[in-house]
Amino acid sequence: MDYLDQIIHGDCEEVLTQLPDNCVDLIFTSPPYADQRKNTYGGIHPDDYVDWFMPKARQFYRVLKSTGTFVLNIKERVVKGERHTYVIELILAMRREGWLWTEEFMWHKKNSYPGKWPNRFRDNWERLIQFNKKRKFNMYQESVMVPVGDWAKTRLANLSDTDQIRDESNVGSGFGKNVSNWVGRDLVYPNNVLHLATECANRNHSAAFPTDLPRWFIKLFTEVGDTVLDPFVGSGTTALVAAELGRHYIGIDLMADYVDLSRERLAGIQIALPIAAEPTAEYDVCEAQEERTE
Amino acid sequence: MDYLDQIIHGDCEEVLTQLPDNCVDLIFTSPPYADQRKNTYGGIHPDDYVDWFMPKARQFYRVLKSTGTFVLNIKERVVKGERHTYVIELILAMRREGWLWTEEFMWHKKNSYPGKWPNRFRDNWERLIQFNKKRKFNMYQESVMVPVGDWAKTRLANLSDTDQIRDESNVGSGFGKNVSNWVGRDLVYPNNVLHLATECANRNHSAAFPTDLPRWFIKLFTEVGDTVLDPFVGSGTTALVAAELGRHYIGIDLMADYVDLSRERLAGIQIALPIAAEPTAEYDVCEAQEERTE
DNA sequence: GTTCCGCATGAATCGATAG
DNA sequence: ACTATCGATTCATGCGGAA
Repeated sequence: MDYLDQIIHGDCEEVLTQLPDNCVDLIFTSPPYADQRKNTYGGIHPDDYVDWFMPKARQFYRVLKSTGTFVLNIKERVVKGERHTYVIELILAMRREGWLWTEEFMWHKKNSYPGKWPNRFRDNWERLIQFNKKRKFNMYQESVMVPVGDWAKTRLANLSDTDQIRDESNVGSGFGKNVSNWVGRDLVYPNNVLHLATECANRNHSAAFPTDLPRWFIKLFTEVGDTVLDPFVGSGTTALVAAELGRHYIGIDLMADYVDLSRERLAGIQIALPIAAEPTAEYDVCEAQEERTE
Repeated sequence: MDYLDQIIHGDCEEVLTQLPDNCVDLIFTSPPYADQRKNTYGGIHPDDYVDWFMPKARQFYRVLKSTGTFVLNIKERVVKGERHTYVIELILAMRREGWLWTEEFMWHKKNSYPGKWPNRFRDNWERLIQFNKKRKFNMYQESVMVPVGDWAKTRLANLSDTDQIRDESNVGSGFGKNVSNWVGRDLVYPNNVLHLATECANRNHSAAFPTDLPRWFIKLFTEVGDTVLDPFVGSGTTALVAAELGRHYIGIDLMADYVDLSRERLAGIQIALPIAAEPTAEYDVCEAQEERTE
């Protein structure tokens, strides 16, 4: 399989035709935003964005396993004082072609660019749109668990009588609880809001995201030995993180400069295959907790 | 003007026909979400949601001033494992009828509903979609400025009500104290992500959103003496906050029980209204300062 | 008048079972 | 096959009363 663990130079729409069906477990990508990166991708006009994207999405659909997931990092730009609709139109177009719009995660960018405009504030969030081919897909929730909040320390220290048993009495929703179930539980499941700062060290890559962003989704949707595809790999962050986590990567980019940069960054990286089963389980945990307790 | 400062019982689509054109500065509302609140509003099927909403939106458009703003708090529910598309379809429908989709704010709900599912995490955010009639609209950014710095960050993360509500009981004394210490220094504009917890403790009613949510938008998009409309006023939170801030309110609800509750809650608050007679430019700034520096 | 601490609550969702 | 109902699961917060 000579496409595995490669950074490939070319248009992903064409490159991907060389790949077999159902060979990828996760597609994680941050495509060039509309009208951005004019000097690199030629600048896709917002009105043309869906038409530009969908032929590529068809290749994504073909190479993605039925248990796989496609995570799209994107945000609509402002055009003539309005948020442009190309992102939500893209969601509708994807659904028309069979994709399931499973979820929309929110990336809260803790440090955004400063600025002031008369009619809007700084934009501190981006979308991470999750698409799937089937309702049943692989999800490894335990790999991204975070420490329980500080409330638990005092709450669970002294349990009341009602805490010892399941408390059924509820208004409406039939929601019961048994607090004693939580005793000794250190980790809880996260939610669909990610608090990450944008990476300060700029690498000439205009769509740079922090390594924790692909890391979280790679751990959530793949296992060691799986394959991660980034069809707009840019400076190679997704591929780099995948390799570090013992996943195979496929990175594609149209710009030769980015391809060179990605290959350079990946040169020293050995894919950490099965040996490092749970290499950085603590990493995200600490990161998320730090934010939460502030 | 007998519609001002009233909680009106009825369907907003009909009630609003009684109001003149261009009489409202801000519409802030959280309509019943699709298939939610079945026991009160009957439950609108997700597939019918846009058709249900748009006739009401036409009345909103008519009564809103051209400099006014419409802020819609909403979130799509999950249907058959997918996020339903009624919210994004609503945005497209609104634009087809002349609304501008100016911005989408994020409400990060710090305490979300518990639960665990094999294919998704807990939902910790909702949309606050900003619509306008014109590119030029009233926005008073200084009224929601926040301090910068470490202590400010924790304060911003906890815009919570406890201190503010308790301070409001002492309205009149200590108003605007030490404000001059803070004006002009260490202030920064906020961004489009709001971190607020839902209010969930035992009151007689279920407040759908915390008071800080309407408070922030009322201060941002209106001045003292302006008029705020909530066509799905529910337990009256929007009207209550508007009155506290010296704005006129118009609250409408279909459910008689909610109307009674809203009127009850507003009965004790009407003392705050006379202040509205003397609007000052500094009012909002001072108030914002006081809340944060306490 | 503060601070501390217990606790009910919340725009939920899935899968299985029943009609 | 397709819809309706039901049980199971879960975590952080603000409020109110006590100290």
